[in-house]
Amino acid sequence: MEKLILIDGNSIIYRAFFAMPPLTNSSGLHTNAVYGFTNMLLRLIQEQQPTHILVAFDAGKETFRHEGYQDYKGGREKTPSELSEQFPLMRELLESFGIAWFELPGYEADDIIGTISKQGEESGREVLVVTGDKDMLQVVSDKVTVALTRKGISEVEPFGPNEIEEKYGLRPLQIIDLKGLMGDASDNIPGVPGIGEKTALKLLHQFGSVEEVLSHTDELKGKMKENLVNHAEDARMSKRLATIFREVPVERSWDDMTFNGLQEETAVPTLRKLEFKSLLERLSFTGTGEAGGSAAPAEPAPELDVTIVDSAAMPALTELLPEIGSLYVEAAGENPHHAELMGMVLSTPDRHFYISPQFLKSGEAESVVAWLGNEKISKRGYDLHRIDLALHWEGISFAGAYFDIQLAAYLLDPTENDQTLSALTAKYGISRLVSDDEVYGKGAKFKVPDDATLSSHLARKSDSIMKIVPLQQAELEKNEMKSLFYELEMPLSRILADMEKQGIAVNREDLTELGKEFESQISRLVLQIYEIAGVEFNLNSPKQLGEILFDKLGLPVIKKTKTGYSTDAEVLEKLAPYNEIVQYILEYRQLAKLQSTYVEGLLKEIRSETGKVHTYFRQTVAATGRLSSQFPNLQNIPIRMEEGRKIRKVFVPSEEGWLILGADYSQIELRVLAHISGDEGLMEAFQHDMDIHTKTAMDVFGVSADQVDANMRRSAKAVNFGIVYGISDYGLSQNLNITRKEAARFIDQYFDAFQGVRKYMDDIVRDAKRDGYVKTLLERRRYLPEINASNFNLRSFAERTAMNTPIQGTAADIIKLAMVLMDEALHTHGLKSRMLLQVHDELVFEVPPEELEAMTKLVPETMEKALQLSVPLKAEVSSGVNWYEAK
DNA sequence: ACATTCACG
DNA sequence: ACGTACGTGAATGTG
Repeated sequence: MEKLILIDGNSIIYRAFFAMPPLTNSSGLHTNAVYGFTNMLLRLIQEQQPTHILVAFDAGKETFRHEGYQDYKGGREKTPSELSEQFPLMRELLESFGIAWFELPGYEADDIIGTISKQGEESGREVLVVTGDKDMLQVVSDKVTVALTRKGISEVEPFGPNEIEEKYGLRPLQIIDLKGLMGDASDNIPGVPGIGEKTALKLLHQFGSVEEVLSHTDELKGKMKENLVNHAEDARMSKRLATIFREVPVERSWDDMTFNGLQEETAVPTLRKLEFKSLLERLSFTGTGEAGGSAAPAEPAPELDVTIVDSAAMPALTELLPEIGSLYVEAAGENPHHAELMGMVLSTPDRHFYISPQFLKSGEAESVVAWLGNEKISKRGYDLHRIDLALHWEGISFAGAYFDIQLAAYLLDPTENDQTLSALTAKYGISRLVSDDEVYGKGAKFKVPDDATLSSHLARKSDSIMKIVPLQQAELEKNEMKSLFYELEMPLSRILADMEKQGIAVNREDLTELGKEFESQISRLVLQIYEIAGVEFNLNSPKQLGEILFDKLGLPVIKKTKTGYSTDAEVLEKLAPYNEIVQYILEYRQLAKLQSTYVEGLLKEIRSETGKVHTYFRQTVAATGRLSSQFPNLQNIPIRMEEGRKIRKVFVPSEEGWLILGADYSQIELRVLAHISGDEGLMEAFQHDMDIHTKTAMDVFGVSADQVDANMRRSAKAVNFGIVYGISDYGLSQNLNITRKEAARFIDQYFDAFQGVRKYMDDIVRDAKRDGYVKTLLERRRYLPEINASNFNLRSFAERTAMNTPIQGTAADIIKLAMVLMDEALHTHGLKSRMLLQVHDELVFEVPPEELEAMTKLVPETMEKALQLSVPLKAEVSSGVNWYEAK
């Protein structure tokens, strides 16, 4: 028996919105109405087992009803933006569920439903209409049932002809007459004054219809009679307005509405994106494609064929090595340079081979070791960069990285912070993994499970990788990111691993010596501070420091934090004139930072075997496409202040007589901006290699080059920074310590001078609002779900991000390209020089003296030709015996 | 686990 | 009126 469910989308989503508490996902997107709707939808599907479903929506503001009555639905509150932003989500979710939806300009959802329910009825099918609107009761018949929401939307009450008779004593069509008499405030249908539900029902029981009532007014008396006579036309019009139009030209065939059960592959990622975790759990897809609403646990995924490799199994594995489709290597620990190898699985589509670390290193697995190190063999895996490093320190080389699903996931959505394999299996609707915590235990309880448990867990992971690869390939293709992935990011991951393995030498003695100097200055400052304060306290505690400064010494409070007084450098600078203690605290802070982070922190990271620090460049964290650096972070070594800059002296070449060479892009972000905005003035400035801040000052202040003083240049520089960051008057005013008005004037003048930039900023924000994401020149994407938020802060933040990301991200693209080219150039020229570090717009090398001349030419040349822009790229190079001298 | 502060581009 | 400049990681204190 076929059964159709027709849902009034607008009615339900409105009710859901007001019935549910506010609910947002982690990125601030409102989801409460969609959640309520989905909840109800799943319940309906489960209880009703429909064969067909259609959700109807209102389209546009004007309907045919307005032609006769302009005030129809007048006086309604505007739909809150927290709700309107959920309509696109709702449609996306329906599509991912495999549920049809329909809207038609000029008609309301009511009319669409009226039409389709009539068609269903005429062809002898059973129809259930779900809505919150009582008007709909007029379509009830033997075949058509209307379910009205009750108490919000958590329950529905079905109405057939009998239920309507019971509740109102009316036939379904008389519901229209009821509305004609009593009206409907929410739709601005007037009805007849003084007649409410009770009176209307009494009249209809007596006369049967609006027309009959009106022609028997002589049998009535008093105020009611007067109103009916005076408002007869209102009654007739109200009846017309309340009549559902059942002849809408719906171009939807019965088959279009077929519902074949939830489409797991598409539904799961959408639910995931909306962060409907409870619904995902409730569904716990069993692979049957049905919404099994019960809390039944997911069926265990089918057992995999796992072989625990020993000497006896080696021949079989060696035989199958050419058919390996994926590998997974488990290495415990945050720092991949110190990760403990736990096990490895190599998989073909139907067999999985678990290799223990002991066996891998035993010498019996030499074919596997050779396979791992063979760069001609393509490997598909998860976080291959990390695997490369972990294996490296076990003396095993890894090459041939072809497809890293973590890296692909990063390109597909760089802001997703859950990049675990579990999250990816969930996103792609692949059978769920047992959680690592369950297998290994958490924190202190961490232990290695038995071989059987471990091997099947890792096999499941490797198997998931094999299934995810083709799905991501399709997505990369769709997003035009294949070249970004295969030609830039994948090659770069190998280059980064090489740089990290190489490491950079640190002179431990000099660093220790520097630490002693800092130490003596620190202890001197601490004594002075305690003396002035009159007590000893923990200087490192902002809370205690705040009590001393503001409570004890009574200094003025400049700024507060969530938890109390702010004592950051900006505040302290302002307090300095009040009390000399403040200056000492500033100096203490500076030195303490250098000591703890850069002296002690760096010393801890020196590997005793190599005398080097081996950072780990993370390629999948920064939302803009930049790299980040960890263990230690070598991208934030001090340079701005001389005391800190000295730290750079301890970074030295690893071989006698070699040199450190650094090359950095000059104004890369503003050059990128000149290119993507096409601003004439900016482009010309770079074509003539002008001092960009001076040029900006000239244009903003309308003066000639020799009239630009230091202060004007400083302001112009701040404006340029602001432009790159996605300017706001407030931000600029903070930076320049001027009023918001003055800052706004600067910005205005800037945009008048650089109108191409103004247009870029307007366009990029508009595009972001339309597309939901922004792109870099190399098609790197960043989604901005908050770009249409009604919350000013969230929206503004997203708008600034829309302006900044293409700039910062394209600059990141460019230096990554340069790294790939540089790596290639070093090989083809047979140079011994080594690339060691990347610091966003700078590359650091160590070079043997005989290559210094060649490298001084090659490096900037390579960086400058990395990408052809409409303005030249410029890289500046310098070298010295340590990083400090390479300035 | 979270907040504050500060180092870099 | 709204109240933040964009992107990171490390050290430290506190709940």
